[in-house]
Amino acid sequence: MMKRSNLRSENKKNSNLKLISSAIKNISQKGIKETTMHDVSHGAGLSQGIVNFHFKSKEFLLIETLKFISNEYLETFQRNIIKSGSDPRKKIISIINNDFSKKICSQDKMAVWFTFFSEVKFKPAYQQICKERDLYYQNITQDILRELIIKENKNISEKNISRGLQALVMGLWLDQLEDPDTFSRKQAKEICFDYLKKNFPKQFKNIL
Amino acid sequence: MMKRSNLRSENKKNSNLKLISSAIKNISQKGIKETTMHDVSHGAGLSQGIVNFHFKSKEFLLIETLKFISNEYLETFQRNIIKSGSDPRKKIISIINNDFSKKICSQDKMAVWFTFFSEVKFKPAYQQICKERDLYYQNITQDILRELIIKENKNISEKNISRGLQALVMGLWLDQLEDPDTFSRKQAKEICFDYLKKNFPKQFKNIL
DNA sequence: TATCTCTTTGAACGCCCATTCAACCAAATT
DNA sequence: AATTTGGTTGAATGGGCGTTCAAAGAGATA
Repeated sequence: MMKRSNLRSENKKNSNLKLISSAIKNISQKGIKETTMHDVSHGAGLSQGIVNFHFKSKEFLLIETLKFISNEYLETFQRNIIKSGSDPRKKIISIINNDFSKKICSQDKMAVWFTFFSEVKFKPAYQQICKERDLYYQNITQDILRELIIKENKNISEKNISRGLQALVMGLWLDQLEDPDTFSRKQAKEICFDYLKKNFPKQFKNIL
Repeated sequence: MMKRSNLRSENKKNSNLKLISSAIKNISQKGIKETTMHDVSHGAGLSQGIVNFHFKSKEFLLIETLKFISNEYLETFQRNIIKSGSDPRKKIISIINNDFSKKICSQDKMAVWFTFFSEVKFKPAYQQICKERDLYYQNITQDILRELIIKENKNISEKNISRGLQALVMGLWLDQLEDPDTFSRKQAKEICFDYLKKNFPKQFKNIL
């Protein structure tokens, strides 16, 4: 195994990161198409041709940017679930708290997220990344909901609930984009918790 | 009042409509930025410079296109509510049926809708159109929900319910975009009706 | 220190596309 | 029939932007 030289590979990683950060910032302010290579490279304190050197093309920079955001989401998602132990109630609450945390549910992140989202239909590469993230979220959420349904001992459709909850979260995220003034993260959480309370009255009556 | 000449103004209206239709079709397949003026004009059976003649610029064509879709939605929305009389239960059911009707909730329409939506943050003109539509929807829905809350005679937050329902609808629309294969309009309706049933058990128990 | 390799620079290139406009055509008006 | 008004055409224009690349700079290697 060759030992990687230090300064250089660090600098390279650094540049990559700076470029992706700059891309996120620019995209959140202007959208994908009006973000130019010049914007990205200069926003990162570097010069014109550099993106093509590191990422080959604008398209690949965008793909890496989407991956970055997706991973960032999944990491805090996972970490929060692990932290909340084995109680399915606590797990689902931590998911919602995470979805509407300051870090995840910021205007910038949401703007970038939905900007990519709107291109999913035309770009297979984007679709794959988004679908993977969604599947992960869905599987875990569905498992938790299954536990809750069993404990609640009521006839509830697992698929409908999990799809509904995910749609609710997405819809509220969108809300924040379209209407940042009247949106509040607190209200969004309330709405989601209410959804749980109504579906699992026994388990959440005294908790939320 | 001068009487408008017939053939000419008809043709003009026709051309405008053909251009907007072509824009919708192209946008639903490729997105806004990769839809060129050439695509639009030739898709309408006309030639290059025509869009600039009728709409002044690409940007104005897009604004008119968004208005067109927004109006189309609002028209069927209104018509359905009027048809369903004065029973708030019937009214809210008709709203959901409309939201997930074949005409409104088609892949193409949703694709166009969210393509514009993702630009709302950067384009004040788009924002205004979307916000107007939303406000209209919100006000009417909120009134209906208020009636239901009073009849249900339970302590329910009007704002949370109406925001939640709207978010749920939006989220399900998005679902169809991202995952058209597993999405079904029937399931989407079920999920929404379930939301109502859980919040207004007395009134919807025997109806849905 | 000298050489080699990797990274950065920024001017130059070329494509794509919205817009313009002179010429043309068809409908209305006289 | 002659003239005016309004709609359509499509080649030409020009600007913006992604990409290329020769030259230079900076780290590693010997």
